[in-house]
Amino acid sequence: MPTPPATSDARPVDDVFRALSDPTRRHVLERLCRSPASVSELAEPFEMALPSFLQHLRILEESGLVKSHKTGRVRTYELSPKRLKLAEDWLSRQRSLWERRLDQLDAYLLDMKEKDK
Amino acid sequence: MPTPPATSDARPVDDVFRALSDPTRRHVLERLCRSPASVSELAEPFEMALPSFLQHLRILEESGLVKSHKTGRVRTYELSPKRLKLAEDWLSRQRSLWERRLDQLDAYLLDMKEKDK
DNA sequence: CCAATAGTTAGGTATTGACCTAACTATTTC
DNA sequence: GAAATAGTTAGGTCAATACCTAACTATTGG
Repeated sequence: MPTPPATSDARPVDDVFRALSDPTRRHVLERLCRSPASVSELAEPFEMALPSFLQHLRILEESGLVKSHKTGRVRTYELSPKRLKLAEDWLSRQRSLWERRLDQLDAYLLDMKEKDK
Repeated sequence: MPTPPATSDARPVDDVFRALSDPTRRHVLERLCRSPASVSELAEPFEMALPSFLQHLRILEESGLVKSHKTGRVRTYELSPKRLKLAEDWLSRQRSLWERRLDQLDAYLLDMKEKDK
């Protein structure tokens, strides 16, 4: 019986990558690098209707990439660092494995060439 | 007129993050770090029906993260490095910005505390 | 040459994603 | 306290995803 590859806890990683897969959401994150901001400040550059935009904010918050708190009638969003690290770690781990793999390939191809002589 | 934030060429980045947002696809990538592999080798650990699995391979290939070639009746997949770099670059750029931002925040909070005395 | 193997295509279903409009609630501000 | 402001909720559309089964097309090994 083939073990369905022990998906450890893929859910958070899934969520982060999904959150990052949309340009609107990436723009929001880029904006939040400058400073925290309210919903309407964040929404202002986009042509989208507010409720649609809110959905994006919700996805970002559920992914753990940002957090928000409301004071009075204003809700303020800011970056939350822990989760980005998850994605970054996965990626950089992969990258180094990939590079090793590709180096092996290079070596192999070189070896082949060598033997052709 | 609010400029809809110059989405430069977000499409490839979108595609890479979307490709990465599924655990099955990430597992395939992890597997391909070891060596290139055929469709059925890749599919073997998953309980999924083949056609469903093929769909994942298609998405991976469209994202540019892998490439494939067919010899005889066997199609072999292998990693393709350029595109992963896209995602990694975006992430690490963000991370350093986030960290700078969070440092500023720290400084600000410290400053506040200072003034409280 | 025919049976097994490797992958592909066609087509169907159920869920989720990305958007919208309309109508609402909670907080200021005058 | 009435009007403006900031955000929220409800509900609807359309396309894309993630799965499935069934039937098909190479290729290859005996």
